[in-house]
Amino acid sequence: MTPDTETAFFSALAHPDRRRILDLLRLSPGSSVGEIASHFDSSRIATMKHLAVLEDAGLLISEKEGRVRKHWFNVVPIQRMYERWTDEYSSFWAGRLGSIQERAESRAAERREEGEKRA
Amino acid sequence: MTPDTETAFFSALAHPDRRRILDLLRLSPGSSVGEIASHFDSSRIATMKHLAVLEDAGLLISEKEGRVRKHWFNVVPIQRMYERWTDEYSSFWAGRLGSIQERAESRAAERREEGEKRA
DNA sequence: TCATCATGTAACTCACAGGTTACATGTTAG
DNA sequence: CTAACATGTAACCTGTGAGTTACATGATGA
Repeated sequence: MTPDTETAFFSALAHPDRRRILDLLRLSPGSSVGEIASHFDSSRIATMKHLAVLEDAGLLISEKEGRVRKHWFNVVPIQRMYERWTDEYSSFWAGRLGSIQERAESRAAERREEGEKRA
Repeated sequence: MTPDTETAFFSALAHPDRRRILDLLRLSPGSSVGEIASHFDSSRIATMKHLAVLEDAGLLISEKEGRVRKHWFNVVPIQRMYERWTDEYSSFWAGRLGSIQERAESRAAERREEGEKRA
């Protein structure tokens, strides 16, 4: 997971139209450029650029069939990013996901943070 | 979770220096502006702008004590974003780790090579 | 007190993201 | 065969993200 990979990932998701494209592909896998572009006010070329950004970040996969290019959402980068952030920041996550044992640890962590704040 | 909130969140994490600032705050809670800025080659003002972006996105909390402003990492936005994405995309999370990933890289790689040729 | 220190603000430059229009290329239906 | 169609590329414009230098403000230690 290089810094460039992470930057591409977050930059791609930083634009609302690009997040919406992923939503559209989740609901309608295999959509064409034209179908996706029809959901936006901006031009088809703008949509194509968004698709390129998403594909560079690995967030979607495309394949050309005849004169039509079809697109699919790819969950792998999100999964990887989830694992990276939950791993490195696990000390902040403990107890925030449901289990009783972890929640006890969480309160202790919060107290520690408060203590550090006052110090 | 408004679109603006999500955009601020991902935009904030889209810069490697800002992600590094969060790492620094995780390891050294309560760091000052100067302490954080000392880890980067760019100017202190650049760091201050990064801190402002992170604070606007809710990713850090700061408090001024005397002439020093102290900073803490805030996990809440990451937690919320995790819940939003894993919930809405959960149906894609199972059994997709094999064949898709390699294909995802190819077109993006082609575009990168084209760009390098032109450069 | 006052010189130094830490932070904050202002004003500017530069690169590039994100949009546009115009045109090119390849595919398919009639 | 060719006209309509779907996508791709080129060239350009504009706003803003991200950096800089210069200066201002408020706190603190000697």
